[in-house]
Amino acid sequence: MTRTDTTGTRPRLGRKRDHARDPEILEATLDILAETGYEGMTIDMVAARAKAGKATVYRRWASKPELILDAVACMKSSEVDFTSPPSTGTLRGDLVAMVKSPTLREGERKLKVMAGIVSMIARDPELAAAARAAIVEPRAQANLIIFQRAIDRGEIPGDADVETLCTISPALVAYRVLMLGIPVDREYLIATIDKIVLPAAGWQPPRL
Amino acid sequence: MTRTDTTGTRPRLGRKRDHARDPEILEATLDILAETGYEGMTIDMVAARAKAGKATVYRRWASKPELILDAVACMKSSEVDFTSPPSTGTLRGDLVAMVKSPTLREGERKLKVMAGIVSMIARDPELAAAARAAIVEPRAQANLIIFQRAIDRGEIPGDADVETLCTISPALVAYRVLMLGIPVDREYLIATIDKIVLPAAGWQPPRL
DNA sequence: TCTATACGGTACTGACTAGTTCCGGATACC
DNA sequence: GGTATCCGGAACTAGTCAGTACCGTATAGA
Repeated sequence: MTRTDTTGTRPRLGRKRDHARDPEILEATLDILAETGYEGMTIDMVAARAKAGKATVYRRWASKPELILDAVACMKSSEVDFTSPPSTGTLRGDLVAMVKSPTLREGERKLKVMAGIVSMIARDPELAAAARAAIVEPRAQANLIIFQRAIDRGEIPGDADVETLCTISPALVAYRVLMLGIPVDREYLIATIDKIVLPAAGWQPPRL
Repeated sequence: MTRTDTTGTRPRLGRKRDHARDPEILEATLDILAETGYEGMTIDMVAARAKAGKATVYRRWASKPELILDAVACMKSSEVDFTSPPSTGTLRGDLVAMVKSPTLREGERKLKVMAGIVSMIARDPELAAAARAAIVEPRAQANLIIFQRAIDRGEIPGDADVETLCTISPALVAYRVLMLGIPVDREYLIATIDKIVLPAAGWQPPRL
């Protein structure tokens, strides 16, 4: 990524860089980012949170923007895997199965990070791309697969606007958390699925 | 508001303060806020944009946070009036009538201001309240009235989740602009009304 | 063992900014 | 006309922070 590249140079002498510190520093960066936002975050805060020296941070990333870019990009590979969303046999079952506690927690953190960098997104295309790839796209992709399966099963019309359907849930969650300041819980998400997403998709329970 | 209060003191001598400058400074503040965000904004930028001296700004507002709070709060009274939304006789007609160019432009600016202060909202309850009162609530109220009329007319079921229905459009717009970086146009909004909002509301055209 | 580099930590530099003060000129009340 | 306050503008103060340099210590290869 943007991380300072040392590979390819001559085999260096002296103590080896402890790459186990990399993810710790990146995680600390995301924590501080979520708490204080882009401008509010200082490298000293990150170093202190990661119990590292400031020089240790600058040995790996050349500047604050590069550290943040890398931290945001690394959110992409998270503990929750969105590439193979649950398959329960029904659209409603799949959507409800997406509402799990770890997914919720991770989503909330990603949203807070997003809130911290939103104002930069309009001015830094590279950061914008990283944020979308890490935060927005995984969920959208998972929803896309779920809706495509529903179309293949004949649960919803083939001409449904899947693109927009995929964004309803993430958009409502983001709006609720960032604009209204209300945390989302399982109950709200399931109510959203039943009252908004499924009706908008033109869904009928497969068996009466 | 938080503006430095000079009323109630003795009738002061000397040149009067030119209160025509107040809205100009507040507008400049909102412009800079939308362009650079909360932390990126400096009082010098605001003064330069308003063609005012920095002292002129500090004579009216005691600090940067108070200036921003006041500027955000003053967005509430905008040129577009949401208190009496259009009444066309049908739910779809009312919703479509809300999609007007001035409304769109104002909404986009408000969203950019919101993007500039989102990261502060979690840490400054007063600013959060002002932002919600100025940006979120007017639109929500207008939608609420429109949906209530639709219920009264029998266009949509009386037990519809109006609260959530009201937030669909604003949430999708915010998501599209802030997260995806795609500007909204009339076409997208009307497609959203027809494909998402009305189906979710359980709406049927009043006459076949 | 020697050397080069890593580590956590501290101190420093240069740039920037919130907020204050003062200037010369304008304006409104006495 | 005198005086107190306004105006735009510029200079100044104090504090913060990105980025650099250096400390003593730790560790890996020669």
